[in-house]
Amino acid sequence: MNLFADIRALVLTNLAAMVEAGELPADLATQNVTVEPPRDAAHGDMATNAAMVLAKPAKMKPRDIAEVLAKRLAEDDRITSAEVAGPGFLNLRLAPVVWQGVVGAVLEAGTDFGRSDLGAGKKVNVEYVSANPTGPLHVGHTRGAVFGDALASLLDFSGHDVTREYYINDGGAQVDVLARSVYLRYLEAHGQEVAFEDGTYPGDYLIGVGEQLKAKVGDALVGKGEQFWLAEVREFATDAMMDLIRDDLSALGVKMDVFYSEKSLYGTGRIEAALDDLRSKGLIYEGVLEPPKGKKPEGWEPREQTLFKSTDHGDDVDRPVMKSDGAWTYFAPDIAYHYDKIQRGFDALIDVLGADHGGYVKRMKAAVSALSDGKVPLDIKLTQLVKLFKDGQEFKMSKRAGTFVTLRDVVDEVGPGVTRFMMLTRKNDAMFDFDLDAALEQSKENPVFYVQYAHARVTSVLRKANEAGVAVDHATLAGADLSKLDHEAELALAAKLAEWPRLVETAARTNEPHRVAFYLYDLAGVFHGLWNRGNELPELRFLQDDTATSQAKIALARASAVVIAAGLGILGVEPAEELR
RNA sequence: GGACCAUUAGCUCAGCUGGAUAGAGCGCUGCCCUCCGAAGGCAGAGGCCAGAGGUUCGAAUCCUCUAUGGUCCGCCA
Repeated sequence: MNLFADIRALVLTNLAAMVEAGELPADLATQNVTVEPPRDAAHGDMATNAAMVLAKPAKMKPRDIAEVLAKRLAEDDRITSAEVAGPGFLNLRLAPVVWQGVVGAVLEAGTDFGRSDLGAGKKVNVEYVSANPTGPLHVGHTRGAVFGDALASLLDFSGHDVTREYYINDGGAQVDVLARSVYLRYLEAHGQEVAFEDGTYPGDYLIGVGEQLKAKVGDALVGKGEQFWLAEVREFATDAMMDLIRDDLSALGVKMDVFYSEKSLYGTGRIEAALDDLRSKGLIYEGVLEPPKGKKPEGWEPREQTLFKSTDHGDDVDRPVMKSDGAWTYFAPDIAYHYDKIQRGFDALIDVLGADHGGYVKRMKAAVSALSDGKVPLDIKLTQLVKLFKDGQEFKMSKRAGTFVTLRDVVDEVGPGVTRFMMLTRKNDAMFDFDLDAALEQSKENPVFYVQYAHARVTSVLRKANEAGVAVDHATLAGADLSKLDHEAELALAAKLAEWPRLVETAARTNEPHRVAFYLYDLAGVFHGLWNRGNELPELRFLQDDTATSQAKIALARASAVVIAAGLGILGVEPAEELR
């Protein structure tokens, strides 16, 4: 149920009736007609721009159209008043029974309230995290993980068939570096003195891996040349790193459907197949790139390479897929990987990447556009940097990794729920200063607490009602006489709940899960507002002398908790039953 | 030199893809807690939506240019 969609349908029906009655010309385009909550509540419950949108094509004055439409709409039981305002807005006030009905609908649907079929079962692949398997996840990955996971849940909630996927970059030079680093730790485990030079990973997290390797192979690899051990150690080390990463993800509550290995693209003809596809479209050629202007890279010299003609699909320059020495660039397996996603039948692809991959967006979109003949849209969401603050200072050091703050550091500080919620209190493409102390504070300043507190208050009301002998089981509340909810403050809370389905659709359409977090904060604010007014107006308290009245009010509270739980569910946060 | 992102109240940020008098939290000012639902509440001040053009009934939102900040730009992934 989506109240705004219902009322919009009502508006469209009446517009059609006006055409029928000769009050409007036929064949008017109505797709721009909207029904939305007005910014200023004084304007009413809902507003439609229908008259203004149609005025020009109908060659009529907006206010004239609005007058007629108002008269017709007012005949519907759900509408108590329809007033023309401003340049031609039509402000609608809805009957209390409509808002009361929202409460009933929430209780009936439970946390499925707001689920929509917007996605129509479309298969969407959301790729996120995809950190190199060379160490533990750090803060930047954490933001990507939270964002991607919440986005996936949001799309699922809005009717998409979602696959959560992690691309393991286990095919490039960085895993050789990893293997060499682990080998050094392995020698160390055998009591040798080793030096970590530039180009190796010195982090402590590899010590254990070196010891495990020793436990597995003994001294079989000691003193051998790289050609004897590189492949074996590489596999051992990347497996160990992926275990580490999986543990990190699960500490955050992220669960992937698919882990896709880059390595599996090599030697299997899949890269070649993807490039053949592009070649057959005339998009692969041998050529020489111009040097970047302004700044001349040192030692730049013109070189012939195999290039993808990405400029045909909106990129600024063509991109190399093969280096001059005949090896693939990193771009080639990425093309093959996305080719594979397309062949797996996804209707839409989403990549969640760190902002440092910004330069990569156009070429990847170009590749997907070319490979799918423009049929599969690829949306790339970039997550900006996160700066952590603790005790008023930037929080930089990690006990584990030595050089960067890990996901574990953050989760250990504030817990997975707070981490997830806080990471979504900012748009993905805005930088984020994350204050760890503020995230644990119990005040209105802290959005996580504020939302959780609202949920906990409802739990507390239910408990108190039980103690007072008022039945508040699900069936009783669902059958409560909601017409007793007649105060403006109560109806306002119900109206806020009515926005939830609409918000889900907007957030899903824009791939912006942060909107859910902001909505929850808003909703909690309205709930707390009602609660607080109970201080001065005893009739607004949830527990009343009259059982039926209590049950109606508690139904409203319960409905609020249900929507909060649904929203937190999308964000991957457990709702709190009580706060201590 | 170019690409992408950002720029909204003193500070940190939203702004529902073009709607009415631009919102929230913090901070600031004033009022309110013997007790009954104050881990607070109510009210107020505070804005050239970075700047300049354009598009139209209507722009913080779309287009162009400029400024500032960030990220990136073959032989790393």
